[in-house]
Amino acid sequence: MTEPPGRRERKKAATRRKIADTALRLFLERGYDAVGIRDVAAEADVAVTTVFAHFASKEALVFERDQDFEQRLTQAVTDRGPHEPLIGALHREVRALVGHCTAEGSAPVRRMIEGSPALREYEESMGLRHAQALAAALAADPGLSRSTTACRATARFAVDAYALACQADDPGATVDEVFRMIEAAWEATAP
Amino acid sequence: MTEPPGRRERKKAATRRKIADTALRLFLERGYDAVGIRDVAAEADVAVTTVFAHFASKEALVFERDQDFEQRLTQAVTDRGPHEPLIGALHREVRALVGHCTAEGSAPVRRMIEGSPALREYEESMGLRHAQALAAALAADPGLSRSTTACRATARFAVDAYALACQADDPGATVDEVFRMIEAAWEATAP
DNA sequence: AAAATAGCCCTAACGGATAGCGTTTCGCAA
DNA sequence: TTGCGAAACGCTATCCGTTAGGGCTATTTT
Repeated sequence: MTEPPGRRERKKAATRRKIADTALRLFLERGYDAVGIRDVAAEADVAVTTVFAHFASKEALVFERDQDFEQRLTQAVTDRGPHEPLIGALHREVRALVGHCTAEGSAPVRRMIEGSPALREYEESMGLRHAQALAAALAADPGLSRSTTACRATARFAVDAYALACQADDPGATVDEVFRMIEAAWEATAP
Repeated sequence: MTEPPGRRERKKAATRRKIADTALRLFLERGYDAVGIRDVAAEADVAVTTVFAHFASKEALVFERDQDFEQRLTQAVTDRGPHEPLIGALHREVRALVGHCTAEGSAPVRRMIEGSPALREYEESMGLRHAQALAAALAADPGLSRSTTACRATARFAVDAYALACQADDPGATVDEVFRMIEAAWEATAP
């Protein structure tokens, strides 16, 4: 599916990755707030405008890898087995996503995120967008037939579970406990 | 409790109100993004630094009135009747808060907020802070005895209910429906 | 009245983000 | 092969939110 993409696209991808890698390295070395976009651009040997041509904001440099978060959430719903219960599929996927975020090498990055209000806010607003996409996926599932409100609420609850788990002492147990609550909430909306 | 506040404090309060009123008027007239802090300062006849002496950020100018949101949420928990169920008290308070936010004159303000990503993000981050305060209040209630995770999750769910209702077509019905879900989720955490 | 303080102003700047415009590099087809 | 359009990038200048530094004056306190 990813055949020779042509020199141009390869160079573009290389520039993008060079910027992201340089940024993350500098952020971890000196601290997020202590590194300016101009520093990143200089160290990556590109112009400031080029940085913003690849990334919408300074915060986006940190979350470059989490592109597919939203897709994985919605696919967990749409691609689940014909008779697999919704909440179970969501639970499983969120647990996997939390696992990613609390993996070995992610500790310094997470500490950096928790240490910067700007990054925490950005992450939450990402969560909001993901909740909206998930709500749309729930509303579109013909087998569920719940109200729009129930879908939206459940989507936000699921994203809450992820956010809470990422900051908890025992992420796995937190996901499980919150999803027990979500399960009950979902059942309460049965037609 | 509010004895003669002295000329100084009266002048300060007047300046603050003048800035907030001017800002809101300009925002509604020309659009939030089209009005700069420098415009607000000039129109209110104060220095830019004075604006930031009274308000922490441009967004805070819009949410000046919602100071007590957090206090009302936590008080709904701490000041409820001796045998009043928790969720019922929360439900009632959130419904009242949503009523405020969807009142007569609030429509243009809400449209402005929904139309600006910066304002939406700020409002959500306010909600986060409120959820943390509410979670603390829940954890501190000796009559509840639920896990920290259950308290945190319930607090976020309640704030979700508020956020969802503010954007919904029928805010009142939305609050009621989401709180039916929250009630079930809360019951599922009974020890 | 003198001293301390709070509120405010002015100037200057910092850092994120963008617009305008020119240059190079590449893809594609005539 | 050549030529052209588009994409990627650079440079410059600028806007915007926000803050620091320093000073002035009205109010409050002693």
